Amino acid sequence: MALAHAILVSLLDRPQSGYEIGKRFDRTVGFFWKASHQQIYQELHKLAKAGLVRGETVEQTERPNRIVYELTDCGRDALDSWSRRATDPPSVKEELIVKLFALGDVDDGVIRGELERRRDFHRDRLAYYESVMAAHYPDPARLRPRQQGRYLGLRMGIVTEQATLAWCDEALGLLAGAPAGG
Amino acid sequence: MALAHAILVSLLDRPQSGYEIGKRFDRTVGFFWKASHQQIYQELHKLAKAGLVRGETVEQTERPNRIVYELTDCGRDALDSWSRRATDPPSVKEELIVKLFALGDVDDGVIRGELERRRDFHRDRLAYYESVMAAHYPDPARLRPRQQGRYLGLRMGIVTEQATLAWCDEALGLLAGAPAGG
DNA sequence: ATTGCATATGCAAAAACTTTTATATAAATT
DNA sequence: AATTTATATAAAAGTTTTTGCATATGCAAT
Repeated sequence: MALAHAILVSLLDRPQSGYEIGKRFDRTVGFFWKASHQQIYQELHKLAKAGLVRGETVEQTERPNRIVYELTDCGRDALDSWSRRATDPPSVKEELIVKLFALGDVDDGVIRGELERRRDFHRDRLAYYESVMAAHYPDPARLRPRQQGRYLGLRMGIVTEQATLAWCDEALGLLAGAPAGG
Repeated sequence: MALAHAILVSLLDRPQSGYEIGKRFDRTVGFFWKASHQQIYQELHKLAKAGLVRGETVEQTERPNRIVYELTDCGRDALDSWSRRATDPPSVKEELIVKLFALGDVDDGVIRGELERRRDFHRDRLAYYESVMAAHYPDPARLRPRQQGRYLGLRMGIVTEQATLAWCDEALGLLAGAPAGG
């Protein structure tokens, strides 16, 4: 279990529907633990069946009905014991590095193109993180614990994006140095 | 498919047995695309069935027999077309950040402990990368393409480990500032 | 008006992929 | 005697991704 925990953590804030959880994911934890909305709905069903959350249907007239989920005591216990278990080491899947390992046998113009797209990607993401930082964390020295965690998540995003962005430039520089075809 | 491609890339160098591939994985691409040895054997079977690799049993007396796999032409074609397809964005699973999002509701002594373990983890890994760098890439300016790719992979490892290591210290500093119980 | 697209809301099933757990043999090393 | 290294397989369990279905409003463009 793992996505399950991310969902439970989201529900610590307040009860939410699957749709809301998905939306917030996209702006927050989702950067460190991706989940599609289908996955979230499915996981919520499992969690409800296991008794960790309780769902309540809210009738709506203008929109399809929502099912608002909240943590049960059992869910809180599960979160607590999860928080005390050793954290899984971070897992990364970097297809681009796999491609780099094939340099010499693949067209390096293609690889340079990918590196450029990646540079743009990291640049955009960094800009996004920085805008959130500016808007929501003007004074990091005094934050209540819940906000500290989010702030640190953002900081993690920022430092890793900065690093990978710099790496993209370095990689492009190196590959530009030897402008032969692949 | 993805692990499949990492395996095919490994076979670009030379024909290898599953065991060898696994061993090299652990020291190289595996840092960017994890695979257990069981996974590798299984994937090799699939690749052989699909005709992308060809396996040949080598009788051994002192050790169990090995099956040495090599790329087929078809496998090379597959690699080529894979290299031209858009690269998947990197995927990360950072359970630690999920836990940080729960700060305020979980024991922060536990979280600090995890952060310390993570700092050690990144410190060790950085040291490892740096040792490989010192041993194998003394002169990065003149490398043949194949080596360039590996060098860049290593560099990626180094810059991201440096960044996350610094982040761990920052996080520990912030959490030490507010020494309340969770 | 109508078409099409985006947003809001949810479900289900299949396919793909990864991880875990077992099972084997046998030499080398501690 | 126990552990590690070398070599490989298989089944099960778990997770993630993909694909497709549904309903319903609002908005923008034809």
